[in-house]
Amino acid sequence: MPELPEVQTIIDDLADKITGKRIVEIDLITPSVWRDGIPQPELLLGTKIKNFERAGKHILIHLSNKNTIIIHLKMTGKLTVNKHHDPISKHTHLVIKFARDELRFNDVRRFGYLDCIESSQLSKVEYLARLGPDSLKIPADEFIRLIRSRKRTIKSLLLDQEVIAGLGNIYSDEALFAARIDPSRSAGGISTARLKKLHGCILAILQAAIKARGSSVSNYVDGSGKRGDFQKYHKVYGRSGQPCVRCGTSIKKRIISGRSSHFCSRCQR
DNA sequence: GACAACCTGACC
DNA sequence: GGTCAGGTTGTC
Repeated sequence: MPELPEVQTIIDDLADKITGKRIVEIDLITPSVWRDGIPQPELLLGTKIKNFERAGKHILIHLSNKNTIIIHLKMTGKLTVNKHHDPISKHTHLVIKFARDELRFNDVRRFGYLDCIESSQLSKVEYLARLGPDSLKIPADEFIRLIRSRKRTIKSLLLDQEVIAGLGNIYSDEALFAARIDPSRSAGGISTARLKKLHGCILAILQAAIKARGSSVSNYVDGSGKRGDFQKYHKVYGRSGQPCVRCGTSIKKRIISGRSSHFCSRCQR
């Protein structure tokens, strides 16, 4: 999926393109994309797009009628703004139409979902309430406190959205490389100084990735349907077998915490 | 912590 | 044919 930088890029694009627009029609092609059932059409029709918010990797679209659409793109979900006459793709599941253009939800693997609830009830949405602090906003001392003296591998903690929200497989691997930490290390054995460094690396990489409009490894595109550029700057993700940019050692790939992890066995300890 | 499940498509 | 994929959840 889109991780934090990709979700942020999409949100910024959508905010530019459709804020203030009135929903005039909805084309629900795949009803099952609504996680908890199809919302009453009158909940959406005639209302305006008020503003956008990101909660970890979730996208929140606040509507002027005090309802909020929550979207999770999972692995292959896309949200794009299209002209009415743009050809519809095989995997477009929902189209929210405005007078002059439309928002399309597309998802090849159909892992992604949407939800619609009253904005005042957002704090009661369990999967949002469980999210840890945002990885772009968490202060260093809080990060260290959450990670320190845990037995689990550092990689699994970074991936755990209840510990810290926003990182996925790409940016966890890239941040651990930057901080020179072996992804399979138990978090408890890592020094406070090194965790502080990791915190700084996470921030720097996420910011650089947002600036580059995200990583397009395969499916990801922004709100205009364009690919991101940050994959060009990946130092370990997707580079197994290639030389480490720091020491030349061949980048390894190993399953850690159920996800393939890319790292340099010489630089990362 | 390991694994399967949810799906489709790309690639070997 | 088999393996793998920016995620998450539920089961042993």
